[in-house]
Amino acid sequence: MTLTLRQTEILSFIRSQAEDRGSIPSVREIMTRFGFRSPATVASHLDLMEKKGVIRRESGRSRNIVLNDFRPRPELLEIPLYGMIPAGIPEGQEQDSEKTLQLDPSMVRLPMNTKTFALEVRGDSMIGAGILNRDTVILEIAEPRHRDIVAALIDGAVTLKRYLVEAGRPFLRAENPDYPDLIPAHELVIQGVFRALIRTATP
Amino acid sequence: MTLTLRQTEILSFIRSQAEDRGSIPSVREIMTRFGFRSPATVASHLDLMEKKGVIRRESGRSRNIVLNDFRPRPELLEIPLYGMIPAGIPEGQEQDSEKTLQLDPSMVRLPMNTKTFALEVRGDSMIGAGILNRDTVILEIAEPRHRDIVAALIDGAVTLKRYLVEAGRPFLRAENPDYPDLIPAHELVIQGVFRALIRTATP
DNA sequence: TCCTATACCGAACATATGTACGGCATATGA
DNA sequence: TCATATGCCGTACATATGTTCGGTATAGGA
Repeated sequence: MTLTLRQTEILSFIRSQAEDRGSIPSVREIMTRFGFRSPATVASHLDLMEKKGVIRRESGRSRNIVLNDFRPRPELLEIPLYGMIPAGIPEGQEQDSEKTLQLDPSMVRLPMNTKTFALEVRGDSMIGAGILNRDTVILEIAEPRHRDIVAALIDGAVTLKRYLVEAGRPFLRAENPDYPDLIPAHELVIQGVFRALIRTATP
Repeated sequence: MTLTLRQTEILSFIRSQAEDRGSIPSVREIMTRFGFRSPATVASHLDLMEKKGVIRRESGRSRNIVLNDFRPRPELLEIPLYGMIPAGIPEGQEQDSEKTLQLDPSMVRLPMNTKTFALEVRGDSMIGAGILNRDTVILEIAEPRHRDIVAALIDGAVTLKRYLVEAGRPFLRAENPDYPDLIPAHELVIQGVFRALIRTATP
């Protein structure tokens, strides 16, 4: 039950129209696309494709071809990607940041409704936690808990640190012995809590 | 030029049909969906929505509504995700692996046509390169170059190591001082070359 | 009060569309 | 040689569909 060449061509035409225009072509549109001079030619192909189970047709409608393997557009998380912003992360503004990451929420195990943003890491203060220079980290705007990795605003710059609580007092610690190990935190501004990381090999 | 409540409802109905069924509803389908008893009701709404610029209509076709802000479905890389397979990675088989990662190729900076697969990392032999236990690595089936990180088949198990060439001889090295530092490589089977990494915080 | 916009109805019409029928040509396997 | 499948054409027809032309009703602003 494999498709012939023509049937494959027609199927991919239908699929492309559906996917990047959101509309199913009519029989005659398929006809002119392939240079046929009769709608019956298309109809016979569609008959066979329906027999082979790749499409279905709902009678009584126009443009009634249904792709059996049509996968609904995946819900993509759109995560704004900021560089390294000393001024802090804009909270709820509609400011369209330069880039956005689009990724499958199931991959980073984040629910759709969480408020997230992404930063590109500068520096090596967290190499002990496996976070390297130029990594992209995805942060959720949330309340940090003990031992979470957080993006914190310190002296007007955002840095990644581990958030620790001892004796009821929160403080930050780098994960790199070369760095000033502790950072006192009077005015501790937590921008976000580390949730995921993406690294690409630089060729 | 903001939409009224009804217009917003109609727009989102059209959008949902287009996105997760791949077909634009007809005027009369919109009519019955909202309980109207005349197609003219829908037509007048569509007229206003067209004036406000959210839709367009291509005359001379059925189901001719075009969403002006329709974004074509992003091309997603589908990367098969294997666990830790001692037997090695099946090459070109159509074996549908249990899970697949779906992600934006621009994010991992991979072209669409590259042969890739993903592995979940076990062990800590590469913590020196910032690759931790339970990370997901994306590997390309390609020829390794000096200092690439590769997935190699050693003694029937797949491990990540750095690929080094000295004096024309390739060998592998872990990035963890606790591990046997060098691994001789007579029969060196390289499964893939490290291209990207995804980590999710485990709560 | 008048004017305008929104929201709906009913009927009618031209055309876009799916489908059926009959026919022709070519390739392939029995 | 016959049967079968694929690929295509022309015509015709019922109906699905977009659109237009009158209407009615309600709410808000000038």
